[in-house]
Amino acid sequence: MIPPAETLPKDSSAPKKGVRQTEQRKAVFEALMAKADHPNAVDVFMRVKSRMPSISLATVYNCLETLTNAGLVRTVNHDREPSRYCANLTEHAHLFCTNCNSITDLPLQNPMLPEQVWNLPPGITIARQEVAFQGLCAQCSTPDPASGSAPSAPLS
Amino acid sequence: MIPPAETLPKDSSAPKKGVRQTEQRKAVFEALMAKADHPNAVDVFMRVKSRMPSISLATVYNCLETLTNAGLVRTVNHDREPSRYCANLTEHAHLFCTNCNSITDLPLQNPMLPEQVWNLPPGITIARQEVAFQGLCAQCSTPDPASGSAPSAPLS
DNA sequence: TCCTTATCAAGAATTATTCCAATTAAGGGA
DNA sequence: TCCCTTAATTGGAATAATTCTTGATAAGGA
Repeated sequence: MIPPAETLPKDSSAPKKGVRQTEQRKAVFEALMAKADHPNAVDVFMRVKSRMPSISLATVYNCLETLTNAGLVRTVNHDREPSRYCANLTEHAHLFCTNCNSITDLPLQNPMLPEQVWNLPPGITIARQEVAFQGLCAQCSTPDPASGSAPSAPLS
Repeated sequence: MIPPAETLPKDSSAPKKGVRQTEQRKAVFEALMAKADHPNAVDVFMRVKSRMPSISLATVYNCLETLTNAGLVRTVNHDREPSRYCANLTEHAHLFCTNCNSITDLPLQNPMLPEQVWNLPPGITIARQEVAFQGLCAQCSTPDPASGSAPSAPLS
């Protein structure tokens, strides 16, 4: 369920009455909530389409943008790969696994201001911070011996 | 001048003899060294073309990729904007100014270890860390009163 | 219920980047 | 120095993620 409009963050560019609740938006949002695996737009499209066959990819893009603008969804970009989406709104960093291409959310230990963590030059204004790691997720770091194989070659 | 091959980081996928020194690669590298303003591929193309009119955009892309693979250049991505390039190899974060679209390098003089700031689950392997901020650069944070105007509207 | 207006769907368009094939040139060896 | 092998360069075509366009549809307030 998409949170009601009154609870949404407001800004001058947002529609006065909040996000209009359409079946498509609900389905897209629920698809993101159902599996927190950072799907891209096509992934979301396929998941939603299995339940709502008439939905179009353009609509999925529209819904994802609307939800992102409303602050309900985060867009996650890595290099020039297709954007991926995440309904985890808590402050967290991302680990991009170079082996299996997964994204892991890494929660912040204790809320800290950027100025406390980084040695920032004076005079700048920081609105948002984004931290990304590259490496191996837990699964790829310690492959299951029973599976009989080392991590496969990284996706290039 | 591109550093000689012997000084380049080596890895199994790199050509044995290092990076072949072509006029185009030198020109692209020098364009990046000349102005540390994080140009994108088309910016670099235009700068180099003014001096070497025969160069093609495809070659600029090739050179940028070669230099990046050789570890001489860093690729900087922000959302889905065109990739930008940076010859500053010191460890630093980036500030993306939402007003003037500039990128500022922020040296991380006392970077905290990821484990101190992030709640890292056991078993993962971290190879690289990337920190990005969004906000206002020093110029846009404190506009020159003589210029007679507040920061203009952010590029959408 | 009706009306206004935002949203949807399908396909076309856009754009950053990569691919392709023919030509050119780097740089090691004779 | 000249030659030869091999990789790099070019220009144009191709690709792919995303956005745009237009007419049809539906949300939600009156």
